[in-house]
Amino acid sequence: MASQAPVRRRNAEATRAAILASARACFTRAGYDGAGVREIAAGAGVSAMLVNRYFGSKEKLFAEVCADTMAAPMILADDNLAADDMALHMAKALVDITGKGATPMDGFLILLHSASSKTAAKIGRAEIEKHHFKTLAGAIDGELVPQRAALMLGLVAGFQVMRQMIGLSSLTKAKPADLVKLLTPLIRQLIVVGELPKKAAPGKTKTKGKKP
Amino acid sequence: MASQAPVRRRNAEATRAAILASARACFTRAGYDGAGVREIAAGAGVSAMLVNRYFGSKEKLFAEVCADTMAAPMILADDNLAADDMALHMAKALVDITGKGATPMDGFLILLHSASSKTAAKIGRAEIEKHHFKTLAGAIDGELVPQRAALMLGLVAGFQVMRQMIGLSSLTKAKPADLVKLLTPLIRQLIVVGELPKKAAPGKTKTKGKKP
DNA sequence: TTCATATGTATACAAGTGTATACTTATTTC
DNA sequence: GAAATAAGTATACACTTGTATACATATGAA
Repeated sequence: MASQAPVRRRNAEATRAAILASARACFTRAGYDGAGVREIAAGAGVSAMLVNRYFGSKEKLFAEVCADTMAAPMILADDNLAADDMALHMAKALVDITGKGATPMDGFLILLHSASSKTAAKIGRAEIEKHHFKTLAGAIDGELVPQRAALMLGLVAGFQVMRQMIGLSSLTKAKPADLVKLLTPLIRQLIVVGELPKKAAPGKTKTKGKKP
Repeated sequence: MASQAPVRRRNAEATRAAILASARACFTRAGYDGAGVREIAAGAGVSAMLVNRYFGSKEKLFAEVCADTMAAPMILADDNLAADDMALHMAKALVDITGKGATPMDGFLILLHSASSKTAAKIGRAEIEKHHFKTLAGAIDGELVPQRAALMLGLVAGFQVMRQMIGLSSLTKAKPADLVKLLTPLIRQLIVVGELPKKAAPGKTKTKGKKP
């Protein structure tokens, strides 16, 4: 049955996809500079030159991986939801995704790992401003929307950097619930912005208070 | 006068400092992997091998640069200050330092640019947990102090990533005052933590509200 | 002066990088 | 079946990387 489509050992579409997948994994782990073309090729079970035959160059390959990853459904985009629920939802998703067992396949990590390379940063910026940014900015309203959206991206990025890249133990070993508890009001703050605490009642919010 | 200390063309201390300075600049700009030993040496006006003679290896050089930079007076450490003032102070400093004309000499940037390298990340984590982290954690109190300190570092890191590395236009072109306005309550939130908004009055904090 | 030591350089090497050129082999079309 | 083309590989090149070895020169003490 179905002898018409045997095994087909040479399949352009499949190998292209395999290269893309391998590239994504490699870039996520090591960044643009850190991942070698040969390594990517090996991961896809092909020769190194095939990568360039399919994608032209390493740079173009990275651009495509970037575009693909960024286009994926963003964790954060969840419009028409109460601000508190939205914040909680986002915090949970973020903590979950950056967790230990979780697939480190988040597109953001690629960007962060590659941000030190000039070419990669340029590509990343273009993609981020095209995809994530718009969906995120569309989910909030009020004043300074672009800045708030950018800050939210920064918040996510910084959390990922410290938890997944640097690996600060306070974040890797923390109880997820605690992280969610701390992250939620931060995200909420960026969503609602509304009434910025003008000054807060004085004498009520001091720190240690060991002024000499 | 002072003919006792002529020009002294061979000065170990001076060249050591020059190498360190050049290394710091190079690492800040290109990260651990991106900066080459020859480039660092050229920046200090010496031969490449001298770098290794002074510091043993590139890795050890990076460790020393890291330690030096992290030990510098942290922007954030400013104890016994009202929480609001402290938050405002930190926000201003952060926006200022990551601004355009500002010297991009912040130690944090080195870490961020190098975080994709495994060895560099390890060194960076050690340093960050030794210096910054303690001063920062010492400035706040309450529950979950380590986690809150780490989140604060993440907030700073994320902001730097988006503004200086990726270069999101919403952040590079924004009015500094606006950024300060948005950052301050975020930082404050991590300082005081106090009364986490349990749920906030429902129906009052909705976003667009275009539920079908 | 003379020699030991501190300071610095030149050369070279083995490994790794991205990619261009030339070649092989499978699949399809006539 | 034979020719054309799609799919994939092998080799090589020019370059960069970190660093080991061997050499050169300045400084300071005897």
